[in-house]
Amino acid sequence: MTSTRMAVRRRAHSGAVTLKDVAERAGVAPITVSRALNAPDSVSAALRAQVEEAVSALGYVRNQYAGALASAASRIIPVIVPSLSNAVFIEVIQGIQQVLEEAGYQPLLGNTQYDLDRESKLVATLLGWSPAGLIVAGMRHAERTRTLLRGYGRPLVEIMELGARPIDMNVGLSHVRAGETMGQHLVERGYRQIGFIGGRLKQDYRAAQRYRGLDQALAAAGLARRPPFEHDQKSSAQVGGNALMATLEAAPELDALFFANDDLAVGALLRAQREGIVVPARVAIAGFNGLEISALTTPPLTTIVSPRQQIGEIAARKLLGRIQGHASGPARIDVGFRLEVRAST
Amino acid sequence: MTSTRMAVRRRAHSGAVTLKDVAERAGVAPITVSRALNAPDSVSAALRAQVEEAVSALGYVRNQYAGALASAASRIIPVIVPSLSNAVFIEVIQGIQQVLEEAGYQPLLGNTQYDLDRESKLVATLLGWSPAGLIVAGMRHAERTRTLLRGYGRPLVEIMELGARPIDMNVGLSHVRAGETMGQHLVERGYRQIGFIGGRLKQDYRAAQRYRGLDQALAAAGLARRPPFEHDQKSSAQVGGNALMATLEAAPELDALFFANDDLAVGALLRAQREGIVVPARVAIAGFNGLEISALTTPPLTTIVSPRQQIGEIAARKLLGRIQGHASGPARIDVGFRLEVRAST
DNA sequence: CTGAAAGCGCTTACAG
DNA sequence: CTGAAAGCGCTTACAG
Repeated sequence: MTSTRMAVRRRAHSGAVTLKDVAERAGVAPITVSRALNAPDSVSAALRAQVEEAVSALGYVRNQYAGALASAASRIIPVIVPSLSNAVFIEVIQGIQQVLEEAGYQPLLGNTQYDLDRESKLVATLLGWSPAGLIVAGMRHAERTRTLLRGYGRPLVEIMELGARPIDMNVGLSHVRAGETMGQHLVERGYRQIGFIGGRLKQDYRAAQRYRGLDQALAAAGLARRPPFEHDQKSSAQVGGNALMATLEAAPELDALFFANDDLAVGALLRAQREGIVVPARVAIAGFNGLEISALTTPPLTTIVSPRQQIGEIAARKLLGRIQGHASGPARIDVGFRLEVRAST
Repeated sequence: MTSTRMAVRRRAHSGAVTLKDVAERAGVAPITVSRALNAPDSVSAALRAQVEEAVSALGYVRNQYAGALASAASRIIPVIVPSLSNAVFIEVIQGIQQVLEEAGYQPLLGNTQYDLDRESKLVATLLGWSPAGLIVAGMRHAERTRTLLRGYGRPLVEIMELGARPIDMNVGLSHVRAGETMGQHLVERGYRQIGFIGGRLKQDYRAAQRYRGLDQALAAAGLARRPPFEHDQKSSAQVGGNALMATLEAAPELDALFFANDDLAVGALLRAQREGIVVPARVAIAGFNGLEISALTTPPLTTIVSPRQQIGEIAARKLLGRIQGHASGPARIDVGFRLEVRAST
């Protein structure tokens, strides 16, 4: 007794409504549905209407994987940042998101946690999404990351800082010059014992660049140079307040403090107030970023304003420009910064 | 004269290294490479080594689209929030990201900008990624969104607030009770003319719920009830300061103000200080969220601490639990809140 | 303007 | 443990 068996091959099949279902209902070929959806003008009004009816009747949702696989093009743009707990990157991401979304692209967030090995793995994974382009914070990468990105060959923007050798495009500002500018300001104001406070400067190397700029300014003015007063915690107002107290105890001769960022500096300012330390009479305090709250403290904080959201917007626009094939200006854009002198110095 | 033409069909082809390339180099079938990568134990050590060599020699990166299409399973988890300019959602996202990433899932960020129509479109688009599950902030949705989500049938967590009828799972806290708790606190402290300040309460309906809770507490205490003092701007410290001044001018009889969130309340506190308005002697100030900085102002701010990052973590864990098929406790989790009484009231 | 065929790069379901 | 075949749901490249 032989039994005839039909080879019934079953596949995962999501059970979702497909193009084919829509096509059947509309009485057209699947490709026509595809056209009606992707290039409505290339289809007659009558068919377009039938397709639209079928799409909404069936609740059709395009399968992004099938589309991207078939066309070898995706609207994914990975955005790789070192941290999400820093307001700065959030604002950059906001700028990016706004621009990308309008153009129908999806940002895919990657968080390296200031770890270049993690970055490398992230990049490898994210390239599997055949992204139309990428945005990466920072210009320091593992060699392997660099190789991957170069080999990938699609548009890439490195953001936040400026570098001599971008892999492709570059949008940011010079943190060394920002630090130098603040240093010159403090010197001009007459401060003579100037210190820098920051955390994890090996990882947050842009903060280290600001320190370097400050140091150059101090050297140029013939003033005492000091290593940074470094702590080992994530920046926060609380940490800034503690750092202020610790530093003034360790080096009471200081008459001005440049904090690595406004989170720290605002915290220092609030702490000074609680402790009765008069700013700037006892010690001047300065920050970096230009967070909104820095203008509202008593005294308001002298800081350097960086155009964070704008960095995101410009980077996204440059990327889209290249993706869509039209030239988009120079490969390297210095967005600059602005020294905001307020009463804390 | 007839010419024979080979039908040379060309396709987009990304030019990237594929499984097939790896298989050829390793001298095995593509499916073996797939196995060596996805289930290493199912392949002999020798072949595994050959495959690994080929993968790294060629720099192979898995094509996520092909994989997801073939297996009808993706490791994408859309996370839909109403805003990115609010620190609260950032912290929630951080919690989610941490948990998802460890498990090898990718969050895909959607921003509704407090617009339920946008939300609906976003959900439709994001479902095209065949997500393994979804996380959505809020329990108010357009009917169409609800239909899409119900129809999709995969695990879903609605977060931030608690509702009687979650579509699937629910992780959050009761904003009405939070408002009520603050109201009772202010009443107990002896304040008698208590106002609520917030913006865009139609959209930010969770803030409106806190107002409602406050109003209930005032009613229960037999105190004067007032409509909220509403402005039309995004919450920020600057806006909070302005709202303080405007409200005290409009209603000088007020002796306590409950702000919709800490961004506003901290701004009000800083502004009061600059203007010489003594808190809480002239007017008490309270907030909601428990942002770090609220503890550092002078006076420090009385507020309600919500476990933001925890909401994200719990939501992500519950989702993964369901995705991976093991039960994961109750469908509804009240993460609670904590009244933090400080010197501003 | 419309369609039949082939293919994108994987994984599933069988088979041995 | 390993592999040949089929299929996931789209779009490209032709053809008419």
